[in-house]
Amino acid sequence: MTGIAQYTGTFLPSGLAPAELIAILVAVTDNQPRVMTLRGGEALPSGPFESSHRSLQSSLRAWIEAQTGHPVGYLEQLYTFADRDRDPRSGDVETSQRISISYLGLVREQDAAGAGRPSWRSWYRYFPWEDHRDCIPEEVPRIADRLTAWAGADPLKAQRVDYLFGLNGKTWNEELVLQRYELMYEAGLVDVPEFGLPMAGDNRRILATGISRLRAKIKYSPVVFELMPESFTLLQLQRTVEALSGLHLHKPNFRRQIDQQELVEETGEISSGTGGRPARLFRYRPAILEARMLSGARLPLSKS
Amino acid sequence: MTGIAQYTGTFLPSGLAPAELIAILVAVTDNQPRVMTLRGGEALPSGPFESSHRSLQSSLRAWIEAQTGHPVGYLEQLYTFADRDRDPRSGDVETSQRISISYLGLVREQDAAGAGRPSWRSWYRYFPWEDHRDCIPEEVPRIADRLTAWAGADPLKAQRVDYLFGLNGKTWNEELVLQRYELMYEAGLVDVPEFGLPMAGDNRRILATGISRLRAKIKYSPVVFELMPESFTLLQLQRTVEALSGLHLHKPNFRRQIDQQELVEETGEISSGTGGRPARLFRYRPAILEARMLSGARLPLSKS
DNA sequence: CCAATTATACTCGATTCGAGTACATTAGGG
DNA sequence: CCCTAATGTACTCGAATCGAGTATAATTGG
Repeated sequence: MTGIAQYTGTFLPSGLAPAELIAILVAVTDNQPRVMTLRGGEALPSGPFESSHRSLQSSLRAWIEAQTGHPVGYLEQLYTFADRDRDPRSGDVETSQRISISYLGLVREQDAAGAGRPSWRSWYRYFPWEDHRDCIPEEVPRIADRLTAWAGADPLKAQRVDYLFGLNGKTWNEELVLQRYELMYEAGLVDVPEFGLPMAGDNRRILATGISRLRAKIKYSPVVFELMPESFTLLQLQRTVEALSGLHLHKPNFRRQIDQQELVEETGEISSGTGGRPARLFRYRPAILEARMLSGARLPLSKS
Repeated sequence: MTGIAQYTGTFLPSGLAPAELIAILVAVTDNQPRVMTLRGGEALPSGPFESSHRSLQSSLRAWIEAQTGHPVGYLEQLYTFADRDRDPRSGDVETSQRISISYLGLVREQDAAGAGRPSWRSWYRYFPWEDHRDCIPEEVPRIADRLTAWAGADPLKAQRVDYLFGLNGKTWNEELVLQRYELMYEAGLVDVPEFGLPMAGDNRRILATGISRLRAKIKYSPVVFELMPESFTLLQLQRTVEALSGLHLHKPNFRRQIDQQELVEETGEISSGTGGRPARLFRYRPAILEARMLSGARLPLSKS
């Protein structure tokens, strides 16, 4: 090692790039994890980066709240892309590199989610193989077959297919949304119509990144409560976590974990039963937020 | 919610920003976690983002390898900053927003780390309160005192101090490097000379981000091996993990966890003992990489 | 009154994990 | 040669966690 890196105090013209923000806005309604989309469900909301704000975070927060009318409870930076060939379908002659900074935002359940709100779509329409709440979706074996054929005699590829899709004794890992999508991309399966809706450019890949991150996050951080109404029953909370993780949870274990972590407290009220015994209502304990945000809030999962 | 966000197909001039890459390059030598610095240890290596490469990742990788002469085993994007007032000390008249994309890179132990390599510095020189391997550093109680005074009668602040610095029965959490630094920043303690070396601009904060991320990562991912030589003893491996986490590890438990995860295999050779019984040499099992990268590789920690 | 549905409490066993103890093997000094 | 220091290696134990199953309580609707 002879050369020592020099700090370049000035910036070359090549250091100038158009910057764009992309938001993955998530809400859960009717036990479905929904994401805000534009252009007929083919694009994630995005816009140019305005330098009038103090930081990226506040810039995006203001923009989202202006557009949706809802406050964003939780906002987290995901990833910054700058690939030249990001949007192969785009008709733009412009081929210069664009910097795209993606964010994950959580907003509370939309009140009165009527039929006239087509912009929020269940993310399982884009990734139908990811919903394992009731059963293993029919897409999984069909994708697995085509992936196995694609892997051929390559043992490493075959092992990767097994691991990512829970084949041959491997267990399904719900966090690997992005890795599964990328494997399918390599095998040329992402544009097969029966394997989920398309999106413009790499928006579907960015969405997969967001789902992966959120599924990982809810296991050690109480971000779920950013998606819940003020008061809720424990089953509602469980259904929300199930919607996000795409897994079925063991009810007694879920309750045990929730109350031994002291994340919630009773409101004293009781839900108007939709059938069956009425449930107690709980609210999130904001006092404990700081501490729990820093430590971990594990969630109990279970198979099928 | 009346307004629906519009996708802006074009980019305003405000969407143009200078882009810069910042690298946190980490190596472990002499049981010290070291970071590559420039300008007398006051800056992290950085440079303008060149659009001649295919992606950010490959752009930065090429740049690092050209500068250091060492291949980068592991490279991960950390965070993208775009705050206007990033470098308050800078004499630049230029106040326009700059986008800084930070990366964490791991390089193998430098061979023959003589005295003539001043650019690699132990990160504990910047964060002396973070090294809990032998004992709790003397800085911790002194910082704690000043933070408690700063918190005053505010119970939330006091609780935060306790939690972050392991006071009043709370246990030290080694991952919260960034949160501790930010708390000290709020309390105006980061520029106290006895509390660590300074860095230009927010470089020290970025370094804290990288340490936090790496300390979290080694718990569930086998990235440590990117810092190890080809063959190593189990104690060497343990010392490296200890250097990074700043914690003392329980030897029997460490070995148990390592071999029951089947991350390593014996080379058959035996180390030339530096004293004491000679140890068997191991190498990382690259075949298992894919699988372990995806699942988790927990590490056993211990207190005091 | 009964069935269906939901809520809530409890038990059991496997696994993990922190912590401690014991023993083995080498180098080096008296 | 023996003793000590330093390192390597193998066990054990108990607490905590966690997946899974079972049982019981309360309510609605026929």
